[in-house]
Amino acid sequence: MDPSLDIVFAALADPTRRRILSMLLEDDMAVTDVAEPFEMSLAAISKHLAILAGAGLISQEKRGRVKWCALEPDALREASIWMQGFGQFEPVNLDAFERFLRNEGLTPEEG
Amino acid sequence: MDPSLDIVFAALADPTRRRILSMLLEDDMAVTDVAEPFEMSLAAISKHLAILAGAGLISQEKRGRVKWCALEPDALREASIWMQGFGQFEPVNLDAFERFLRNEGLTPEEG
DNA sequence: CGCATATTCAACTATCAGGTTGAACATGCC
DNA sequence: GGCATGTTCAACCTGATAGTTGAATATGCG
Repeated sequence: MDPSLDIVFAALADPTRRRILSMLLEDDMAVTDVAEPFEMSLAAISKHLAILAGAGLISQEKRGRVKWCALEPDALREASIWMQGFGQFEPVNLDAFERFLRNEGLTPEEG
Repeated sequence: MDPSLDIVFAALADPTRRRILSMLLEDDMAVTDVAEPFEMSLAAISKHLAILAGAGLISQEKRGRVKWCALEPDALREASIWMQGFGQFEPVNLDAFERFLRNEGLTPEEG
């Protein structure tokens, strides 16, 4: 078994980390800003970010004092392909998804 | 029947369990037969199967002495769709996205 | 320089996950 | 009934995970 799938799925198994990914889906963020909405220490968030980076799910780039975190969605591809291998379900219902985007007021153009 | 993504991803994070799922993709199997190719105890495999069942990824039905295990791809489908939300779309509120998936997952046939 | 900000390190604790073994339970067969 | 088969239970060990706190390391700025 591909050990990288272990790491990616384990990274995705934590709700804090999935919430961080959802935040980064909207925009790149500094570590301190990622931590702000969570009720846990900055060090804990720093560890979560390291785990996400270790799984390749985010990248981290230090500019000055600030470490910027950015989503790396390609890392999900291998895991997604593994799941598609089960092939017994249909792909995303894109019509429903676009309706969802419109209802949420979160179309891609709005950033 | 709506196990959280935490549980599904955690179940997928273990290589033994992913290998079991691959085996079940071929055919339904009894617990003893699932355990046969692994170099670990039957009790350990039994625990792995319980975790997979708890995640909704397999079903288990006892017929006589034998407990048959069958793949249940719907839980995989939900997680797969969650992941596709990263690669193919730009900014999305994933908290809302998860609510969307929950509704979609319950009514997959509706356009 | 001296101080504030941004992030990580180190040490520690508590809980969880994955494995073992031997006993127990449930069922099928002669 | 008695025994073999199929599966789980219970207790236990070990290592990993997620969190804490306080100190340490960089960097930016007046």
